[in-house]
Amino acid sequence: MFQNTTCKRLVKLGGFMFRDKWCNEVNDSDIGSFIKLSGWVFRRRDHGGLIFVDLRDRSGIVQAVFSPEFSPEPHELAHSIRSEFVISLMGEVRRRPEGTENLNLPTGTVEVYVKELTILNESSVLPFMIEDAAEASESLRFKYRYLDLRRHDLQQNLIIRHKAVKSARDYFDEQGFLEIETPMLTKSTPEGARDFLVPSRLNPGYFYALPQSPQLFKQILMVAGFDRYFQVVKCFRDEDLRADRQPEFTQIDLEMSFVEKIDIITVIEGMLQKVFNDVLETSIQTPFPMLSYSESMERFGNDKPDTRFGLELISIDDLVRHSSFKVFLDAIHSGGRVKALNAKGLASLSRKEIDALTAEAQSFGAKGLAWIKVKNGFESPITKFFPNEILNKIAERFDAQEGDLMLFVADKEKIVNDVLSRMRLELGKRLKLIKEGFDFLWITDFPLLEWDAEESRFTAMHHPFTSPVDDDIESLFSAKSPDLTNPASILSTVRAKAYDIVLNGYEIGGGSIRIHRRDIQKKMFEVLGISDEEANVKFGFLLDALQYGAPPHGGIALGLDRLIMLMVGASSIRDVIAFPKTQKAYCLLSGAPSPVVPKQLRELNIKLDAKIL
RNA sequence: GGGGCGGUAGUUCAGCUCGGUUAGAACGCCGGCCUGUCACGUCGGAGGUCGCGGGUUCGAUCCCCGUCCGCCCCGCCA
Repeated sequence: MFQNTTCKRLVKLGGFMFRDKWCNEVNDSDIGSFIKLSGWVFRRRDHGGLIFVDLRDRSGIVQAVFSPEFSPEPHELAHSIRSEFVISLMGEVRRRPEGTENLNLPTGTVEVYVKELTILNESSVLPFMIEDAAEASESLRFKYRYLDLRRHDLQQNLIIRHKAVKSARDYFDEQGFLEIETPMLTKSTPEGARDFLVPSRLNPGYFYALPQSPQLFKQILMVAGFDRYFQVVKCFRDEDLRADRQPEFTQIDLEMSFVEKIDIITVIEGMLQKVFNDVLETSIQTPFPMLSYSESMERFGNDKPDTRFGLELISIDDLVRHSSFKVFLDAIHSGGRVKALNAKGLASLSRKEIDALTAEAQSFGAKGLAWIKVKNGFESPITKFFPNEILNKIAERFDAQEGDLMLFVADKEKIVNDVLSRMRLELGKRLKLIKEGFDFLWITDFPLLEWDAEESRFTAMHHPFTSPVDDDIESLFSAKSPDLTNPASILSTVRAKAYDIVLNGYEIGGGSIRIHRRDIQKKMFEVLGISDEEANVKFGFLLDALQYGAPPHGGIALGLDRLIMLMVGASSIRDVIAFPKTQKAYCLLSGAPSPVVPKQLRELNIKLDAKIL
């Protein structure tokens, strides 16, 4: 399970000054021979006479025995060693006496009788224990990340990350992709996330931006004819953090020429299949299911559904019309929706528990939560507004059995979907419906544009370089200036050649076929309210490139951190990143960000606002 | 910008409702004993700015206000 190829190389080189093998490699074939080992003292069991030390390196653990009869000097010295001392030893590998084997250790049939012991370095008493089982707060773990990273679980996570990246690189290489680096010091772009800025000393008052993604460069590589590009690349977005969001994160980024959506999808499915097979020895079924954006919204209430369980949203818009329940009728009459969930078996919930659910729904934005228990008929404060016939039809549509609890939300469509999708997840967890495994799916046919009510304009749902579907190009071009400021205009109907890949309810990647025609790209900027002048200043180099024989092209980027998080079963990407930042984007290990000396600021022509000094 | 939870021994936590004697436990740490342990055992011991500042009070870990830090979430994240 550990890096055997590397271990072999270590042995092949004839060992080193400090060791012949890694700890976990010591086995029956070494019995009778003397070997050198080095590592950390994991645990010491001092019996006064015999002393046992578990010697640890990244490969694992082997038991060292200090016996006064075998060798008095190291035995004496071993009294003084403590947890996490770095030691080097030479000794004889022996089979453990019968009955003392440790079946929990791969090296549990042997032990090393120590002839010579060197303490290479001592360790202060640790702020927390290295054992996986010993819990330590995350802030302490981050401050002493080098200790945290000595833990087996975290080491495994990073080993799996390494293996996954290696597997992906091998795959892309086999498929004819070239890994090409793109600049980290690049240009700020108006759309999208907030940029991290880097002041330019040589160009006073000017700034680079760290890339949010290599988007424009990889498109230009396509124009340059590289045809198949990929990169494992750091990206930066200066937005607030979450368990699955860090300000710097890694993408597996790719772009291909002469492709349509299905080509990209096939390539990614092949890659994931190989990676899961190589790294987890798990076979995943392809092709992945595909769901349109609108169907996903209708059935799950969001565009990244966790499809490991059902509990789908059910629309009762049509049935509600026959009721006299004002809350539902008002929602429908003002263009909203009434949708619901069947919480199987939850009719046993008390009024208080239902109130708690209601409060939860309200915290997600609902005005309230209506409910009907199926319990000796229908039990609910709202049954009186519904004819019996309609109640039965509702129950039928829900496949409601005795003991079920139906939960309803009526509001604007966006709120209904938002609230119910969150309730669905919450109930899925509570009812333990979520099965183990990896459920991939594609979400396709996204709208090209999204209405931004605050700015009264359309913004790109994916990004401004995403191609509309061929059938909708005409609609895009037909849009005149009043359509640009009307959320219900023809622009809202234009679909994009965009696709997201979802795993277990997490968006792990997204991409699109790009616009390769200059006229469409210019039109796209126009509908986004980006003037010709601004487009030229911000993206002129792309527009220029598009007029010199740009091939049709498209690509995708996968969020490596999220993918690995899901592969190792972690609950935060912080557990698959060697040096993560806190929610305030602070590095507790290094202390970044930090103030700089005035000279540095002067060189950069930067003056700080008096109120922060 | 907003909502929620947390901060007490080196660590993980209890104590806080209902303010009052010496602030406890486990693990870790230190010392003694221990030759087959592997979360060794056993006997003994040390260890506290109750995050920080202010207020109320005769008296604050406990109540109030502010603030800092960490986590979860909303907004934000093309």
